[in-house]
Amino acid sequence: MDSPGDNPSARPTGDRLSAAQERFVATWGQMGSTWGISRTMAEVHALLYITGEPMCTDDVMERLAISRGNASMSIRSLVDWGIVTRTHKRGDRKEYFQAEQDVWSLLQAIVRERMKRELQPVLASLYEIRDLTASPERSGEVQPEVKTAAHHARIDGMIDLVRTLEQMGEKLVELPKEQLQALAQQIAEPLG
Amino acid sequence: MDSPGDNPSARPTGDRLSAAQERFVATWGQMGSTWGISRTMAEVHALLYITGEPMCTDDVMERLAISRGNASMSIRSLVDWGIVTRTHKRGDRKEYFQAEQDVWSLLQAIVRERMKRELQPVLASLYEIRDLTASPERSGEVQPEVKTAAHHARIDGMIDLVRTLEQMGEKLVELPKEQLQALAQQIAEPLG
DNA sequence: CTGAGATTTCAGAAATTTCTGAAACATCCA
DNA sequence: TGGATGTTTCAGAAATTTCTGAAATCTCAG
Repeated sequence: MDSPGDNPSARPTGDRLSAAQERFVATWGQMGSTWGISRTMAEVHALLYITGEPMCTDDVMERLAISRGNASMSIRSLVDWGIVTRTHKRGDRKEYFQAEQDVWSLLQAIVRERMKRELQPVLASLYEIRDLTASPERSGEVQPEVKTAAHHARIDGMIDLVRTLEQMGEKLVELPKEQLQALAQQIAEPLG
Repeated sequence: MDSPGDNPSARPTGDRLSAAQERFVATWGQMGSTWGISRTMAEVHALLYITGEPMCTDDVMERLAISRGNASMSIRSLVDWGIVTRTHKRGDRKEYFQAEQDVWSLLQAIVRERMKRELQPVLASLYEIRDLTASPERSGEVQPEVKTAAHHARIDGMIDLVRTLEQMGEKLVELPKEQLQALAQQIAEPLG
């Protein structure tokens, strides 16, 4: 019996360690959902992170009480994000999954992906929007030129902002993680 | 006629400036929704930002084709976030709303609020979770001590991460905005 | 006070997101 | 090759979020 992964971390055992894990999973899931990540996906990540050891799909299903489909999709997303990796156990055909344990690597992966998915497309759109009112076609134009100029200034402001964020993110991602923590401290500490 | 705010920016006029505004609103709304902000709230903000001038609730309703209730709630949220301010027109009992036009102030306000709402509570929970397995109660404990130690190390890692993010955010928020852009550049540019 | 205009609130409706479960698919071994 | 085990997919169901519209509340001028 005890089929899934024969993994002692797979089931909550009612002790205080398990209670703490459960609370962590809930907290992380809650946070994820306020940042636009599906609650379950964040919970799966939290579970893999906090148990520390590889778990198979059935372990995750059982522990979080979710369906196979949901577990499969969530895990695949986490793998796509690069914060969970597939592993195997010898003599076991099942796939096991393991969360990145270094929080700085985690941060880098998250920043990398969110930039790619959510910042770069916005920047591209902003450039397109600016081109929409580029400059020619000034015959019978309805809006006075000053309005267009002010509009351009606003778009440029946003472009500045997004581009700066992107550059900061890039820096964060490129930096080897030993230096990352140092940079973080440097930014966080000196006043200005 | 032309009741609402007698505001020429209130209605799309079919020219290319309006087209560009519309695209901007859509882009911003899309981005907001992927970052856990309601699409409409982000759209209202985008509209107020890109038109630059104060608009009343009816203007917003008409321009975005949304209900009074929705407009009212969205605007109030933006005011609560501190990125939209109430203004008045003399001889007009209606309230008008205006978006912060400086993108660095905008960034500061957003960071300030997200930290308060989404980061600080998480940090508080993480501390609580750590205390859950503090150390006494070592009689008939189910889990071996090494497991608890490893668990603590993981929680501490997350606390480190979240605390660093919080400190970085605080710095960003405290910094006068002239220095902010400079800091952003400094982080973005030098390699390391 | 009174009432016209402006704003807020919130119960239910609509839209969107997320989840389930079973079928299709893949892989490995005998 | 057949079938046992494991994984993915996806149409519909369920849950959650967001929106509407009308009633309640507020505000101010007369």
